[in-house]
Amino acid sequence: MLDLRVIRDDPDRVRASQRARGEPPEFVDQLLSADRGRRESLAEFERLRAEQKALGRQIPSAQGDEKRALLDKARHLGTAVKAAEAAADGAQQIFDHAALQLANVVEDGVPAGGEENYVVLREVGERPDLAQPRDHLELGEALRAIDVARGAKVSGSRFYFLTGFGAQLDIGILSLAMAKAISEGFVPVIPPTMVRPEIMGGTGFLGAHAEEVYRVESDDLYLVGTSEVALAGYHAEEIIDLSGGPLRYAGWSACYRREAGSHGRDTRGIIRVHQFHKVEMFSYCRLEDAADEHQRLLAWEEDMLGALELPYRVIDVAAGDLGMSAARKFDCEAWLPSQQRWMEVTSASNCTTFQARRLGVRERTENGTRHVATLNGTLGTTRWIVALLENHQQADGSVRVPPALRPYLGGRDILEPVA
RNA sequence: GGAGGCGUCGCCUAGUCCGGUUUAUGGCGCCCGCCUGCUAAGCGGGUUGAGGCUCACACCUCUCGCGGGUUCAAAUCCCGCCGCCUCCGCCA
Repeated sequence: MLDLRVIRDDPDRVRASQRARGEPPEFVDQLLSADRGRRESLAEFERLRAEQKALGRQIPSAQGDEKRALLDKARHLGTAVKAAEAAADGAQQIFDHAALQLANVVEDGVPAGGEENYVVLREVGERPDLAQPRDHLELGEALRAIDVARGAKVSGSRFYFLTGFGAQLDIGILSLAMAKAISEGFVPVIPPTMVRPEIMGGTGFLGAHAEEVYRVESDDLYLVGTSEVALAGYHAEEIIDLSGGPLRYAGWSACYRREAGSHGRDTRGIIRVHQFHKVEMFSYCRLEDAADEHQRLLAWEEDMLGALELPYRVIDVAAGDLGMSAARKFDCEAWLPSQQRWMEVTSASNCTTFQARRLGVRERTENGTRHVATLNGTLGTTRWIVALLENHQQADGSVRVPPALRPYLGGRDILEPVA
């Protein structure tokens, strides 16, 4: 949800943002119109209600004819109040509907256009020089680390077993990420992975991405696609204290995605799966600090990629590919030797006050309260195994382990195929 | 799954049986002022949040876990739901 004042003060900026995203600019005018309607009907209701209350104070002390006359008047007023209240509720609903369909206003500098219109900010690390690169599944199967056949047998396509080195790599990457987060001052969190509808909606995932989300119908809960959801909901409806700087949480969780719109895409291996693990950074900070915090999240992601010695590039995601909540998004993409392309491994979003508005997360100021900014970024996922295996593979099918991960693999510096 | 208890403006708390003089009581904490060698005490005032209208002050509406209902009028009566606690049952 957007700040109404921003829309009232500068509707052209919001229209421009909508255009950059490829969303209808008319939404802005629908919202402004709904806002006027809401205020008018609310004013009428409040006027009648005040009249009713004043009348109600006279009734207890009145006697006889006077009392009967007052009661008669009060009955008519009561009917009018009910009607006005219903009208106000209706106008509010129209307003809420209009407000919820507007995406966040993009930050200045975000590239316009769709998925293909990203801007590459930098490229870091050496791409491996491999004559015949094996892909991650071939490597993973030889190492007895990844088993997609049995995953499919037990749970269907896009499910997998991680065994042996595979399980150790997953735990190792996540543990390293968690250690990194803790050393940077994040509070480590194991959050729930099933959440209520209002939390899922509050984070902006029930809009265009509703089809991506698993719903447990029998209990009206949603499975989260990222711990961002639970971490954003953590302080929902709260007034938090940011006087000591941003509140930072690092969530470790399973993540669930239906991948409904991606049939036929990344079907091989574990690049695109229904269930994986992720360590996610989440920050609550003041709006004026959000852009700086965004850069910090990105820097910590790059530290992790550096520790795993992965070649990557950083892209500034274009407006049309931001998702509803983000005002700006930086993705890190690791090199994928088998496909000679880049693959998203992290995503850092600045959601400004968009999520906080929907979830009611505020801070106290001298003049009341105001909504805070929320940001999130990936510090490690199961998918990183893909980049790790492929980039560190050697000609004989073994895989070199970067020093940072060795403690999690029994000190091994090389993973050898199992005969 | 069954039985019972609880949910009031930071914390505690009065009010709910029996609807209206409640503009939700009092205490603690906190903020401002007075007093004062300093501090404490004392005195006075303020202190939920959201929205509307305002240059601003003021004022108005909503908010007693949430949502409905009854009524001229609901913290209070009725229905549904949610959360927490205790006990019982069942089960990983």
